[in-house]
Amino acid sequence: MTGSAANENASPWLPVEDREKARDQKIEAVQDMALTLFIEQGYHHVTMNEVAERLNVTKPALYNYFRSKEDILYSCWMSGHERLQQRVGAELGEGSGLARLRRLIRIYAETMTTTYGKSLVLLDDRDLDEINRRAILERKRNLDGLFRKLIADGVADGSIRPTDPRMAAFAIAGALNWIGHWHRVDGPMTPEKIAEDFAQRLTAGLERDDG
Amino acid sequence: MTGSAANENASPWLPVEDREKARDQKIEAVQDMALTLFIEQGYHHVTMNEVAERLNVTKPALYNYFRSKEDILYSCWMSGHERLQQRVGAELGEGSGLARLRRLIRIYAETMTTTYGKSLVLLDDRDLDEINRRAILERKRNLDGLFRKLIADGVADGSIRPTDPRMAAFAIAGALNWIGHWHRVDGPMTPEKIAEDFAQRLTAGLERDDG
DNA sequence: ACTTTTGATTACCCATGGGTAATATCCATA
DNA sequence: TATGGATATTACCCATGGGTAATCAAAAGT
Repeated sequence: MTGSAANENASPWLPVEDREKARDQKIEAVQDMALTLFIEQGYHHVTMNEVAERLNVTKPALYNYFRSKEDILYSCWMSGHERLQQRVGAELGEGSGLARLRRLIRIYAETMTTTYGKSLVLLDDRDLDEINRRAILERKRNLDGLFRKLIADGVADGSIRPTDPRMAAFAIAGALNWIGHWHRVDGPMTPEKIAEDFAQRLTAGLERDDG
Repeated sequence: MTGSAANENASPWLPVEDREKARDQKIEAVQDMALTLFIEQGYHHVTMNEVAERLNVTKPALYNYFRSKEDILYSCWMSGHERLQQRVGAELGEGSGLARLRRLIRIYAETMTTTYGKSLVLLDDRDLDEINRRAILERKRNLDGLFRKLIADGVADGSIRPTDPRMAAFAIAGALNWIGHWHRVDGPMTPEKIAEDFAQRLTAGLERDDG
């Protein structure tokens, strides 16, 4: 362990990178702890003092890593979005509109069972200033656009029966986002089970009757 | 700035001469105005001063009608729930599980397009003290239970294909609750259109293939 | 008319909590 | 062992905003 740089040329001059790495780890620790508390109690009920305490430091120490509480909130949301985008980019793949939509639903549902996934739904962009808020709203729009596009593609390629992509996207995204509200880690179903169930359930009414 | 100064919340205090309104109307006016602002800006960004100002009164006047800000929040949620329950009790009617489920979806969807309906989703019960919070959580559980029961009834009477009532209820309630997030009064669809669309859409995958 | 009640106003209190200043500590480098 | 950069601590500031006390004005009862 800690063998990050257990290198052959035992040079005692490794610390510069290690320090940066340590700093990044601390940034992440602050973010993780803050997010966990935000999800549990709601942003406005979490104090910077509490975040610090839970990390065994004092409040001003946090300001070495984030400029403000709001800055943490923004980072949390963005990290959640990045993780989702990462998987979408890697796993959406090719195929019919319906096939890709099902894959998106699986990815989205699984993500919603993680703390960072929940941040996409449970954090309120109205707690951010205009600049950051706009950045998030744009990403939300893009996400909505992806749902609509896959549905429209499916209608076009015949894998999905004719339907209003806007309403279909609202219905699907709503069901998925709601996972962030009801999911508990000690619940009866694994994230994969939930994802599989929803991928079928949310597209069951969209398939063409004729095969 | 959150736009539309056009607010249908009329203030009983506007004309200083005819301050002859009933107490109940004033209570309702306070509640309506507070709720409108809560929905627009989020509970924590609304000050008692702002609520009062918008009603052409000063802050302490509000405390003639509500004991606290939290008390207003609680009343808002409860009023929303009462209106929903009212319609459910009156309009759910008889019939197969599927038929009753569709009626519930229509009622719920329409309600979600009103300010009081939105309060059920957009207000956070964690902003309440334990007593009030528990009262709300119980009502939320009952509502969830109603969805599950209608689905289970439908499976039992054969109008709905075998499915997990818990997951089906989560998916449907999620899609419905999400309306509160995306619906805008100046949107392209009337509440009735939305309700009809969702009643079909959210049950399209639940019908029996045969039949 | 006179007193009581209701409801509004002005002026204020004060707990909370985000954020900062000054300072101390640690540690690799020279 | 001295220097300097990074990071932590103690002690503090202060804007915000929910809520109250004292007071006043207009209905309403008698």
